[in-house]
Amino acid sequence: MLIGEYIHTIDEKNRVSMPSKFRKELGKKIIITPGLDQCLFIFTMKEWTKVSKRLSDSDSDLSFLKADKRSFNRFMFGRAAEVEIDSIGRILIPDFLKERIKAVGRVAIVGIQDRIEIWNEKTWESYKEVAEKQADELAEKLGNDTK
Amino acid sequence: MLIGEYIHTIDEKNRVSMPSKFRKELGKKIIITPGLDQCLFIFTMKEWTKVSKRLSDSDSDLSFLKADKRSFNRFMFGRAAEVEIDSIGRILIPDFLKERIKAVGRVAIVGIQDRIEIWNEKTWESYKEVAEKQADELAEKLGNDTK
DNA sequence: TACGAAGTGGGAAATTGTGGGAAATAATAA
DNA sequence: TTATTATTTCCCACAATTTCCCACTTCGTA
Repeated sequence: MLIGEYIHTIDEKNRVSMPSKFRKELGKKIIITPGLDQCLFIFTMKEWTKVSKRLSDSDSDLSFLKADKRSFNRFMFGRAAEVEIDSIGRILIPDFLKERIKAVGRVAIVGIQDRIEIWNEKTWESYKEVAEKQADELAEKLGNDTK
Repeated sequence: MLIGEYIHTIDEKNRVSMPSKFRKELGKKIIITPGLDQCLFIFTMKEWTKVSKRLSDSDSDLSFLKADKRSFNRFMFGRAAEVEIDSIGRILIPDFLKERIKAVGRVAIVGIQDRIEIWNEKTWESYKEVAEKQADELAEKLGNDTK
């Protein structure tokens, strides 16, 4: 399971090294997509298959005939990237995704069960501050939601 | 799988290079057709076979009136072109398709699972802005679905 | 202290995207 | 028809980026 928070560097070549604790579970290739709240999601290939299958509702070969499917798929697939993990555990963040979260210098890499999130460090810090305050209510709410 | 977004140039000879990540999957020939929503669709030959079979299938569950179906098929088939990929990965956009999406200068090349879309860069940007508004709900759904 | 693992940086080589010229083909005019 | 011009195809060249590899540094541990 992917858990924990790490602060790493994104260098001038857009490389970020994955925390060593994550590497085994990640495998050789991962999928990176825009996520919620100014971050990026990283999925293992296995997880991605699950998620995309569930969400894209593999209707038929002609899903492009439906307007809502088109816009959904454009968002889902058009803005994702398949990325290899290099020999020493680093990934390359595509430009269009890097810009999206304004990643410069340091980024937060956060394991959340089956996925990883990448944040601009500052954004992550302020997000945490807010979340911290709401943690109790949030936990309460989540507790209720699971039943 | 064809995923991700790339911004390339369409030159004075109407040439556009396919992102190298797509080349293997595309093979040597592709089909390019007018697409829906101000873009062009590119299919692999394999995918095109599937699509065209489904479109021409008289028993298909498409809820088209006959007249609608005829005109849609004219649109899809009548204006499709088989295009070769040259030795360094470029394709030639036929004039009538180029004009259709008003491609000048820079174009967006977007991988969407089994097809590629080509957009005028500006049009793509504004399309994305709109989609962005729905992004949070979408990501929310994504997050929840990953358990 | 020595060692190995992890994170970071950078140089060299290979690849990719782009532009442009020459050859081949098509179109037009004389 | 031939001569001339335009268009398309093919090939090469360049620059920028990406990829690959090696090395340094830091940190924890034996």
